[in-house]
Amino acid sequence: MEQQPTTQLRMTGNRQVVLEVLRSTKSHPTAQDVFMSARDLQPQIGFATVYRTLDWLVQHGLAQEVYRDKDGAAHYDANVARHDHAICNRCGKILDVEAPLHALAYAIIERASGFRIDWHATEFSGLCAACADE
Amino acid sequence: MEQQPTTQLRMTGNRQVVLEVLRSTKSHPTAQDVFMSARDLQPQIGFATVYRTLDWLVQHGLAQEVYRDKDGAAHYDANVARHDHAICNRCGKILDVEAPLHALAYAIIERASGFRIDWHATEFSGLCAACADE
DNA sequence: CTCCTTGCAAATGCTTTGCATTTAT
DNA sequence: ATAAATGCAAAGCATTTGCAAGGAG
Repeated sequence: MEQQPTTQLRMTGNRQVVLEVLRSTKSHPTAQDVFMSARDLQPQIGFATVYRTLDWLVQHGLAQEVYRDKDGAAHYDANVARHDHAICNRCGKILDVEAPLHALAYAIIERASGFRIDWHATEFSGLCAACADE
Repeated sequence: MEQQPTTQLRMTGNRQVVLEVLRSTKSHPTAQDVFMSARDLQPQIGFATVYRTLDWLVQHGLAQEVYRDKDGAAHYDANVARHDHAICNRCGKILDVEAPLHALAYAIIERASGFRIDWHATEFSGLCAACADE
């Protein structure tokens, strides 16, 4: 008999809180950001748990790591669909955008390099609307 | 009288060595990689100097930081032209590619978001030819 | 001579890990 | 009951910084 895959998904209180924090924002928080928000709902939570939980969420397809900033801090997103980001050089804000990179591009690059592509992410940089206005 | 900008460019021995190391490879080395190669040519060089020099090269348009890996380590490239990368999920190799993202895309995204784009980089992931063959 | 660069070591910041305890199923 | 999750503190890396000494112009 096969083991039910759902048996593997232990959705504990901490995990619910972390996922809830991640789903309640579009700001692409770092692990530290998530930790601080999670602590408001779950005061005894430790930061190691947040790191482990974020890894777990990524491993189980409930979140993705979308960006690493200049400090090397990873930024997370509960939106697991493939999409791209525009990062403001002044304020650091991360906007979701969709780069119109045609699927044909995969074939072109694969033929030229032999690389088998299964994912891509485009990162735009410049100034967000608010910073460009100043 | 204006100060000549060339006066600012002190190309010291260390800087020449670091730039030479960077220009002699297409492997997109980390700062630690550059440090180890540089030490072969310049035994007394310290790693802090390599970090400072890489920053300096980037600041002066002689190199760019192209990628941050899972460990948060920055990878550098002496090729300062805009180009994209394909990173193998198995061996970690970084290939140069050119994503055919049309300039029109900038206008579309700028109109939709108000973001003023001045750069972009696309990161592909999957398997390189060697790893895909196994 | 003066400012910039360098080497060393210590400090920093993000993240991971060991271990004993608690918790979900 | 049993295997996994948690909290805490300590350890790990990549990177940065303070400072005194060395080097370029």
